[in-house]
Amino acid sequence: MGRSPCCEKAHTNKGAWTKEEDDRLIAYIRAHGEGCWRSLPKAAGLLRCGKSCRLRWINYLRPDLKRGNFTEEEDELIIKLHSLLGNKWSLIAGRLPGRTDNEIKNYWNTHIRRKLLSRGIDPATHRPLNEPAQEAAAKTTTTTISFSHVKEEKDKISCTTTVVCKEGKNPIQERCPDLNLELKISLPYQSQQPEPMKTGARGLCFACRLGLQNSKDCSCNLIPSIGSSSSSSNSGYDFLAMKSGVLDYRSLEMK
DNA sequence: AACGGTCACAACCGCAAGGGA
DNA sequence: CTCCCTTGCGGTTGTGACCGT
Repeated sequence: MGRSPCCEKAHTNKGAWTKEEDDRLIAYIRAHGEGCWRSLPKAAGLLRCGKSCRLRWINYLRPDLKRGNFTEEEDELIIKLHSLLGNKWSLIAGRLPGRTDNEIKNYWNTHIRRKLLSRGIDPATHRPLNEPAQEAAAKTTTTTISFSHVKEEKDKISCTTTVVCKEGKNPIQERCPDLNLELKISLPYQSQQPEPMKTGARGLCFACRLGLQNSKDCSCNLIPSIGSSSSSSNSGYDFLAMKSGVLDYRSLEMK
């Protein structure tokens, strides 16, 4: 079936965007909204391909983007989500309001990878670097997390884990109500949301915002007051007790 | 000041998924 | 059911900034 080129390459600009191009794109999207990226460049008077416009808007021009350094909490959250989801940058970005998949991907490759390596952790497997691969494989139980729609709540996705033990023949399948990534379709992120990632910002602890309401990690009731330094602050939150090594998702599959 | 190496990040590319005709 | 178009994703590249020599 042959793919058509995404754009007429001979008549499109490439490389860094100019201020004028940015202004045109912003003005057009403000007037007409997002969508129909293929026809947008022509309509907006831009000599760019639709793909390029989309990228520029999503990664740089969107008004709800949170620019600036990542916080220690965001770091820890990215690490934990990456250990669960792998290189699913868009899913990880969905958990970090104001951050884009591209930004997180770049940040991972430039900062977090090094950070984990300096801690002696393999960034790909989230296991200690000195653990021999074969030994690790022998110990391994493979956990597959599959997401399926819940009939009653169509916007929510339930989670089933299948644990396959090396020595065991039969995989154990169980629902894990505590692991709720709360992936849902929602309206675009609103910029007036309160400062994210701060415990208690919306009256919810870090665990609750990850969908871990009522889990043992929920510290809503332990937080003395909003604004004070919280238990989940700089040292990072022990999401699913992964820091302590209680849970270890070696491989994950999105189905 | 000049140069080379490294880092950070914006942007590009190729592919796959999803959906409409 | 197939074809084709659009969109979105993840990996990779290009380039400017920064730093040490």
